[in-house]
Amino acid sequence: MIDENLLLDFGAKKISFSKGDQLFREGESALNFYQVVSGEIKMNNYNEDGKEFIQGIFAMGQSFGEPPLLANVKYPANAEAISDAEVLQLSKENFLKLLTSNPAVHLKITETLAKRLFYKAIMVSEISSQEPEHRILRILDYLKKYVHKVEGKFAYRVDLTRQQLADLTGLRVETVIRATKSLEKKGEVQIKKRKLYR
Amino acid sequence: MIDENLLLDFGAKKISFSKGDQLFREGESALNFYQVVSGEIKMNNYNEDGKEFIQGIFAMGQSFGEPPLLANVKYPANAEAISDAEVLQLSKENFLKLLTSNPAVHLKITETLAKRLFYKAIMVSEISSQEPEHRILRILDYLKKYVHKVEGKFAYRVDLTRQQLADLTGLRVETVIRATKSLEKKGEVQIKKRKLYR
DNA sequence: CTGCTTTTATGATTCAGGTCATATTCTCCC
DNA sequence: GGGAGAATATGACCTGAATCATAAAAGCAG
Repeated sequence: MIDENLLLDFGAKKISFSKGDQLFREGESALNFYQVVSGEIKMNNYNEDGKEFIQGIFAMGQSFGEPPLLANVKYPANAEAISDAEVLQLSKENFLKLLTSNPAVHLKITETLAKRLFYKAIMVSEISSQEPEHRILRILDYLKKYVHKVEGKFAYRVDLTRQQLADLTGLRVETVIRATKSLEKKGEVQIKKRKLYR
Repeated sequence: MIDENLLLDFGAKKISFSKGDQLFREGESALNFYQVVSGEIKMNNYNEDGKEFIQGIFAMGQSFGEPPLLANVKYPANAEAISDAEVLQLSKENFLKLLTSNPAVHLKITETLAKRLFYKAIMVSEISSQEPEHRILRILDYLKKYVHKVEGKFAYRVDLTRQQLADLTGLRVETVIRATKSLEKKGEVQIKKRKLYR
């Protein structure tokens, strides 16, 4: 995350979105850098028959949508507010200025990209070749370890609906429901009041 | 790609590998930066029952294995020489020195990561939610447009075996064979002397 | 509290892609 | 040029996740 004041110094604007609002769409040109101030933003794709795939969910302090900015390509996915949310928006031009004038920030961004690439590498291999239960565990473990940084058995309370879990793993809700139940039987996860714990 | 002489100035060593050699393995700590001089290197994973997934194939001038270096995580995949190959190897320490002392190179690396993230974003959504033919076309189009930068119908000669295509898309050989034939019927690809053209 | 929406749950059925077996064609190297 | 291994090809069958339908529980607004 980049310091809020630094972003503001470089001309960032704070913008509010309501749940369900779209910030940008797949195929559009990348014009801005975004960092979440409050709420949650998801990046997603819809395939021909409307099935959603969630590329990632971003919360306070996390930035998103930088890759197309840096790679000069169109957005590979949409961005949508999952809850009411505020984000800092910084124009591409000013973002690049910020990067060049501030090597530490640049390095931080590079690191963020590297981490995200690490996650994607895991997920793409996982999704391509593993059975549902495995996929679900992997994403839970990833979220637990790298996003929420929780330690200890069943210490991570999963705040995702079964549907979101399905959209993150490329499965269907019913499959996720059945798989999580099976995982509970195997002692891999706990389900309390319908909430998943890992 | 980073200028070879610059890499050598920073202490890079040129190393040769024979077809089949492994440069590093999944789970190992990332100690070096690599850039291909000649030949081809693939990064891959094997799942429990030995099925391979190819994360990417890297040829002359392309670097690989940077993300774990920058994100301070273990390698998410193995690296293996597909053909006899030479690579430049630069220690993590010197690589980071190079980055900080040379902003232009740093920016280039960031851009590379961003591009790769773009590819992964496409592939992960694709693999998760599309049928075989669609997946294959996507990867072919990606390779055509972004890797080999070819234009024109059937101008891109696919130099991958059906097996490699399968490993890149998470499908099975037989499925790829059947799907490519079907794609040929539909006029989406050409097959001449068993070679695919897109 | 009540009605409405969202989320979770579960059974029945279908079917695409995996699996298995076997064949053919290429490639390439001695 | 001939033989071995790799790559491509094809048919038959099977299986597990998607699909479809329907219900029940939880959350929530008024």
